[in-house]
Amino acid sequence: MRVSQKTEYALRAMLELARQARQPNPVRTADIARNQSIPEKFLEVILVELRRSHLIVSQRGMLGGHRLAREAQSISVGDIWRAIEGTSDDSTRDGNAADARKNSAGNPFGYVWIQVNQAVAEIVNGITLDEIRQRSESGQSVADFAI
Amino acid sequence: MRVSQKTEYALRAMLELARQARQPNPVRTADIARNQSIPEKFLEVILVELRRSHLIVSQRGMLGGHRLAREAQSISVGDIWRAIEGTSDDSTRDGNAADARKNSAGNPFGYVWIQVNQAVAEIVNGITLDEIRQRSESGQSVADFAI
DNA sequence: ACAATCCCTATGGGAAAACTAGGGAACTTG
DNA sequence: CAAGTTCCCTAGTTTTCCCATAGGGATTGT
Repeated sequence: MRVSQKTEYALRAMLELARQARQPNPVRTADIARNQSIPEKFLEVILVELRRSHLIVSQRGMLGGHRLAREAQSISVGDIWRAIEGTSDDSTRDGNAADARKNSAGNPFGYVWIQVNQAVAEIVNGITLDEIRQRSESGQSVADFAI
Repeated sequence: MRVSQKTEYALRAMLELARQARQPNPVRTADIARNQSIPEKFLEVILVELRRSHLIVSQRGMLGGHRLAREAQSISVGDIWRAIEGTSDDSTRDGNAADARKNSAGNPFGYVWIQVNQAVAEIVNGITLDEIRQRSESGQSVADFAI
């Protein structure tokens, strides 16, 4: 199973927003980048896509920053995944064309990929951002030494 | 979900061998390449990896070719997948190192990927090459309209 | 010996992914 | 309104990885 670095960044950024959801001010791009070790300019690109998928709302100016568009309990890992990975432009969808080919009836392995995709979707749609936040805040920092 | 072209070729090559399992002579590389529309020199590389994973046995010389190393009923899609995708050299496993990082306890999303990988493994390990062959020969390559 | 076939390593080319640059638009504060 | 801060967006550039091929060596049947 392979997940792109970009998606990993998007998940970490969203987790950061979930952690700071109770703060009065929105969270600045620079703060997310620092706390999560994400290249700042790259993070800007990612945040644009998250905003276009209506997962975050942003505010410009002096007190600007980003917030979750809705409660962390109602945002799934799958939502974030699709917002990033399911982006290939509106005109030329080569990536999806490739999927269509693999899933087509002519391909003997088509039904395998369909089943796999379904299984993956069930997992990632079933895990919420808030669940991740709770787990990560319940004293698992000790396990960091395992690396 | 993304599967590499190389893996797709490997699956098709193995399917071809399953179809011709009853033939007296082993199947030549050139025949597999032609029947499955796979670039021949690329197929050679793939067959080497399949052989190293003990999924096929090969014979050189005039009557040379390739055969399945065991019955198609005991070879799963997962076996083939791992033989190809899980290849990065034995010494420097950068690809797997990346996976280890993602699955480590330090990463808040680690258990997500673990669950996803498990779900995928259950699917691909549960489908055999012989099952694919039977489906593809009875014209019901996609019976999954229920989705 | 000879022809056919598998076996293997190294490498190029091209596309996608990761990342950066630079200027513009909105917002707050004085 | 003016200035400073921040997000917003497009268009590059760099890096990495995957597909594919070339070319020669090893093995086997006739």
